[in-house]
Amino acid sequence: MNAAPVVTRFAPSPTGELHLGNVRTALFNLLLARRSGGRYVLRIEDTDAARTTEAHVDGLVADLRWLGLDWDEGIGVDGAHGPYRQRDRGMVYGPLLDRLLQQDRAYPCYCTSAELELSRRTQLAAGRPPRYAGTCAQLDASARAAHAASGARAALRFRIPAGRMVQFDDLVHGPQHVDTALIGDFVIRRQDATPAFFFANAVDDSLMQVTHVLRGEDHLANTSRQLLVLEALDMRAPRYGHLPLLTGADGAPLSKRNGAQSVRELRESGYGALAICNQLFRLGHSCGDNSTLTLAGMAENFELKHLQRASAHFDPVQLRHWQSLWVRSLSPQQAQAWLAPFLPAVLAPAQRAALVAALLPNIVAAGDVAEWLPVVLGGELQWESDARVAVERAGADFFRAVTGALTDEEAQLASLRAASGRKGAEFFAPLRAALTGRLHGPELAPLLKAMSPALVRSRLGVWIR
RNA sequence: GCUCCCUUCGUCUAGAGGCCCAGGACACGGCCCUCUCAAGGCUGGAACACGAGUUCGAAUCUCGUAGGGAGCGCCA
Repeated sequence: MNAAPVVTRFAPSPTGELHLGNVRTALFNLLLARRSGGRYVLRIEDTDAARTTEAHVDGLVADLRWLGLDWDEGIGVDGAHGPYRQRDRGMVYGPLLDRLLQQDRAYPCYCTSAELELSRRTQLAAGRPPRYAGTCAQLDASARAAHAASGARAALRFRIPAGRMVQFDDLVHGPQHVDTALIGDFVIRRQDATPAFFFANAVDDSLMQVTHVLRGEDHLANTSRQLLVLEALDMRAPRYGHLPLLTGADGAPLSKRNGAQSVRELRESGYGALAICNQLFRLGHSCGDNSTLTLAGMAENFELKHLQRASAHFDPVQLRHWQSLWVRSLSPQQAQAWLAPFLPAVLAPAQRAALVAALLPNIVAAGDVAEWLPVVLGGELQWESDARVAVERAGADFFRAVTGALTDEEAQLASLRAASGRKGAEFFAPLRAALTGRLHGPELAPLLKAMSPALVRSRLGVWIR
């Protein structure tokens, strides 16, 4: 598009199922790129071998694809900056790590986790920030050799320059500055030789030419570390923007405990991808348009200046609203495809179409069809007491009359009404009650079309005597 | 403990000194429509955390207080 295209990325860690907070981050990065005709990259941060599983990688990719959040470059999509899984990028990290070591911007650390833990606890108890004490910071060559000779494997720590002020302009929060005196030397390569987050994440963004990073606010306080690493390597840093966290209704970070569902769960309970995206688009980002937007529409409306700085509560009720709008926007064909997994497999096409047509106006979540299936298809009715009263009040004569108007063809509401000699609620209420066991529900005419003539006859017939 | 971030209706948000005795959306109530429910239309109640200060004027600027959150990991 222009000389400096926007490149964004989503860099999840495959240690669990994709949840809404992640999806929003992915969505915003995608939209930021799309808005300006830039590129959006998907990188998998799987350096934590213990928690990473291939199932999670597959799930992540499947969820993102289902949501329609397709990437221009990344896992499964060839690009010029791969590989896109960090576990495959060892050859990229090695030389950079060596350089930092040679330039003394990093040093080997032989401290054990027990020692580090003790140090942390001591500092905390003394009311001090728990930072690396610098035990190995000044080891000379012979001391290092001695450690190495004893078989100890070193982690590599980044040496924080003293007395510096790291400054950056956050895309969301504005100018930030951090005194390096407040930062402890941190690990950039673990003892097992795998790269650590602050290093790999920063370096990959730079290498992949990422220009804008939108990520969770939990990274704000640590951004200075990544900036320092890139500076030491003389690499270009992206611009960072920190999105407010998504919380549950209780204000605590979104989790299973406060009702957060994974994308997989949402999908399986019949939520539409676009409904989810529309809801997320308005969480931490404002949009004057209250209609359901496509991803392209969202991209047009996405503005960094419309990003909120305060955390947002995820409200399932609002998701339901977007879901409702989405459902009402479905064509009959789309509605049938959407509902298919929730309907009995053996259903004649015509009956399926009639069923969907009848129920759709009253459905929000796809699972809502479940309660109507026995009603329409001929299962046991769950009688509401009011409905029973309405049926009894109508009397056997009413049902004898309407049953007389039934044919073996599809039941015609108009002829039943004519036969009953009644109109309005006097006619509909007992009919609805006898057919469905309740007084509320989808419009009766399409409902009747969806039910088999035999079922209608038997439901009405029982009330004649 | 230290550092950083945040604070407008119940919720999501508009608002970048006068257009705001604060607008929209969801939710909730009422009315209309209607065989009921849903949808739709109209309508109602509902908020600038608190306290100082700057200013002719503050939701908007400054400081403080309170509350919430995050970070300080060989997790990401």
